[in-house]
Amino acid sequence: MYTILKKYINSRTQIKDEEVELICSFFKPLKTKRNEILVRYDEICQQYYFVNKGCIRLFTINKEGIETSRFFAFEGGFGTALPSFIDQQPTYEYLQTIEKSELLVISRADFYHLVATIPQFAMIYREILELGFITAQKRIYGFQGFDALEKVKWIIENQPHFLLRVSNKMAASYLGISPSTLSRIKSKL
Amino acid sequence: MYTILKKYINSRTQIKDEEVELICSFFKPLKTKRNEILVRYDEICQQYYFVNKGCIRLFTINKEGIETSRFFAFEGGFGTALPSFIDQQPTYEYLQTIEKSELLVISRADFYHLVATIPQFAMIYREILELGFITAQKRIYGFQGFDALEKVKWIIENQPHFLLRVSNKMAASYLGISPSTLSRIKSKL
DNA sequence: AAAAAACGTTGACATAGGACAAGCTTTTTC
DNA sequence: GAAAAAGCTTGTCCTATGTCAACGTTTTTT
Repeated sequence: MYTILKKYINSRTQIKDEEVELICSFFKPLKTKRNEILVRYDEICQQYYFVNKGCIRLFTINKEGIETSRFFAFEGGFGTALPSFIDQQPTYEYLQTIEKSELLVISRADFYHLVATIPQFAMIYREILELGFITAQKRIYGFQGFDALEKVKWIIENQPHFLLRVSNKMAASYLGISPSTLSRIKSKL
Repeated sequence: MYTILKKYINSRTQIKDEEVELICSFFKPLKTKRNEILVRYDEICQQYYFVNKGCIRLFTINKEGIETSRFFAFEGGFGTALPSFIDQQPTYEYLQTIEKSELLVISRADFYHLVATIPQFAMIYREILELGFITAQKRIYGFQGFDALEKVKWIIENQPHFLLRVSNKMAASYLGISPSTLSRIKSKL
C-alpha cells in the first residue's frame, strides 16, 4: 500500500527509514469509485491526497454549466485543492477521482506538522510547490496565444499520456477548447 | 534603501533584527532604466529581484514575434524567471524593468543559502511559492473559457491597478487578447 | 524644439472555433 | 443482456475576436 509513496519520498531526499515510516503513518488509505467527489465547491480543503492508483481531477463549473479542468494527478502524484488547502478559503472547485482509485490521505494538520518537524518533508513540499508553480507557468505560456492545434501539440509534447488517459471531454476542458474542436483536430493527427 | 524589504520580511514572520540585517546584507541595490533587459531568452537565471521602485515584467516572444507577458512585479514584490532560477534551465523568456526602477538583487547561491540557514527565510520563500502557485491557478481559471470582456473585468477585480499601471499593449499581452480588442472593451467601460 | 518612432483608437473585413444537432458507439445501470 | 445514458464525431451555421490599415497622440531621440 505504501510502497509507491515510500519510493516517492526516497527518490527525492536522503531520509532515514524510521522517518519515512513516521511520515507514512499519517497517511490513511482511501478507496474511491469512478467519478466520486472528494471535495465540493463550497468546502474548505482539509486533506492532501497521494494517488496510489487511479486518477484525481480538479475542476470547476461556471455559471453556464461549463466545466474547466485545472489539474490532474495520476499514479505516484500528489494533488489537492491547494489554494484552499493553503488559505482555508472555500475551494470554488471540485476534486474528484475520475476512475476507481486508491488514495493515501493526510490531514492538513498532520501535513503541516510534518512540514514543521521533518526538514526533508518540508523540502519535498517545497519541491512540490516549485514544480506546481513551474507547471502552471508553462501552462500559461503554453496556452496564451496558441490556437487549438498548437495547444493539442503542446499537450502531446508535454504530457504524452494525457490524451490517452482522460476522456475527450475532460481533455478539451483542460485545454480550453470545445470537445468538437479537439475531436476534429485529433482526426487530422 | 532597505526599508521596504525589511517591512516585507517583518510583516511575514517573527524574526530578530540581526537576522533581518543579515538577510538584507545579501541584497545588492541595482538601478535600471526603462525597458532595460535583466535576463535574456537563452540565459540561465542566477538572481532573485526585489522591486523597491518601478516594475519588472516577464515576457516571451514567439516565432511570429508576438509578445506574451506572464508576470509583473511592482513595488514591494519579488520576481524572477523562477522556473529557470529553480531548475537552471534557459529561461526561454525575458525579464525587464518596464520603468526606471530600483531593485534589490540577491544571487541564487546566497538565496538558497538563506533558505537553508534561516528558517524564517525558508518560510517566506515557501509563502512566495504558495502565493505564486495560487496566483497562477487563479489566472488559469480566470482565463479559461472567459471571453475578452470577462478577462478585463477579472483583471480589474483581481488587480485593480494593473490597467492603470501598464501599457495597453502589455496588458493585452498579459490577458491574451489583442490590443485592439482591449482598447475597444475599455472604451465601453 | 523638431523629427521620428512608438502607441492607442477605431473602422472594415476575415476566420477560427464555438454552439447546436444528428447519428453512431461505448459505457453504465438494472 | 436490454435499455438508458453518456460520450464521440461530424455537419452547418454564426459570432467574437483577430488582422490590417489609417489616423491622431504621446513619447523618445537628437
